Amino acid sequence: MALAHDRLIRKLESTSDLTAEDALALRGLPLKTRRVEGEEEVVREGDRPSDCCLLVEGMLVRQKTTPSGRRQIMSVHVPGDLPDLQSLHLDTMDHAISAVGPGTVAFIPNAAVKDFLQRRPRLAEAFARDALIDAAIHREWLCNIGARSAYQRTSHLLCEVFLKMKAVGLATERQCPFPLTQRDLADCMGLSSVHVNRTLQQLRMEELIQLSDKLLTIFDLEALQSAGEFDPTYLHLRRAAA
Amino acid sequence: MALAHDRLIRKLESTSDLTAEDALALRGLPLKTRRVEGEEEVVREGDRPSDCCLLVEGMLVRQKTTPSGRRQIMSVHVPGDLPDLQSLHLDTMDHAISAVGPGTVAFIPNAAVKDFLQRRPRLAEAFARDALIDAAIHREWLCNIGARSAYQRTSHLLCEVFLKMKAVGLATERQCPFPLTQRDLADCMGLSSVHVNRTLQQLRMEELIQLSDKLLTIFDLEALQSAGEFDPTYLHLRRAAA
DNA sequence: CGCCTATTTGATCTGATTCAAACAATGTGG
DNA sequence: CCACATTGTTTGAATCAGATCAAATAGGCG
Repeated sequence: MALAHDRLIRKLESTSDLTAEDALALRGLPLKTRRVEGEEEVVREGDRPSDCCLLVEGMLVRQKTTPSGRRQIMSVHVPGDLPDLQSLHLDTMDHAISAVGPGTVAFIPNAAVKDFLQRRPRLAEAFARDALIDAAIHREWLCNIGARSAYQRTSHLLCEVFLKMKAVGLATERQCPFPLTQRDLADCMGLSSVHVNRTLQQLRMEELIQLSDKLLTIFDLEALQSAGEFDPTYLHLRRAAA
Repeated sequence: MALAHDRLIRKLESTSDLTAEDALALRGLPLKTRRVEGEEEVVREGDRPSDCCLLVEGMLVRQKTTPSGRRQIMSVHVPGDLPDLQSLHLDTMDHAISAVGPGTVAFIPNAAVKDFLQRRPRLAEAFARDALIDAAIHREWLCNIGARSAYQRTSHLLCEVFLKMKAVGLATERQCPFPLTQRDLADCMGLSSVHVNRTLQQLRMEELIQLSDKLLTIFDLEALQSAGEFDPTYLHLRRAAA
């Protein structure tokens, strides 16, 4: 599966400095791809996965459902991401990974990854960076949910997803695929979907964005960033993305 | 500084399986301790730290301040924690680390840690686990802020801090030091301090807790846990703590 | 067409914020 | 030892951002 390896390499290049040799080595990773649909749970809370999952096409989210039945989405993933790198070191999943719309995921046996990283310290470094960036994104989300208004949160989230897509080459200058529903957005931001709807209307009215048919268009990225207090530092992208 | 090494060992033992030899090796880590006071910023946002910081006594929080001036606390740290392990792999700090009340921190040169971990794969594993647990805690906080009521959030946070303190041997059966002010708690949970005050009053009235003079007493941990939908799995503690 | 899911709109309600002031505890300097 | 600044907690009242409930509309699709 050339595509899966391409995505992974492109992703790692967006956050780390890979040599041609590194890239070549990555292509040696054994993996099995699988089609996913709709809201499918790719990894379940409580699982003890033996494989590590790589997103190839579509989007994934990591989420938990509280005992009282509320869903919280903790991160949104784009192709090339390894959303459960943690399973390399922590045995039990403390959250689920679900598809958002149709897509493709690839699975790499944990043992293969561990073995691989042991022999390639440069790539081990890249993977470690990736795990830490993951935590940095979580922290920014904490800020977003805990310290910003609905309007700011929404703008911020849209900027993040757009820039992540752009960093892996899946966005044009102004648009990117956007399979998340308003309900999904609400669960990302700790808001109700009704309120998300109204907030999006405002952003549309102000001609900052357009969001329809699973396609996001950002008319004025700079304005959207300042509306959401968005500063891309926390993404730790190698080249300035904004 | 025997104490600093003791704390670190105790902390790592709470989440990983160390051998006597590992512990001995850890005592070889070179470090400089320093007294900290009040709200002192130990590491600043934007810094490029050359040392990695270990909390010895007191508490630390990681926090950001948004452009509009709101503070968000992203984690609370207890003695033995390494709150900026990320600086080993990411050069720029995307958040600050501040003291909460008086305490002691120790600094270990990044280079020394890196070198050390290279020669001790078992401990490298323990450190990696620690970094991933950090992210797991961030995710639980996202749930807490995004999907729970003020009453639940507060109960949950109190449970977490208490169990973390207990895991490193700094709590008795029912009590632990608790230097956070109501304002700090508010900034942890995305609430106003006025509302935190009222919520604490409720928890006191229900005789679940007592909180005064920087000392937290939990009268009924089980009840507090269920009030906060608290499930300690995400802390990934080696032995059941609850 | 009828079914299902997503978006939109309106009306109402409430948890939490904000503002303001009082109160308590602690420390500081004269 | 007292006046007084300082910081944290507590209380009350007014207000608001966002939730909830309910229903309408719109789009895919078998």
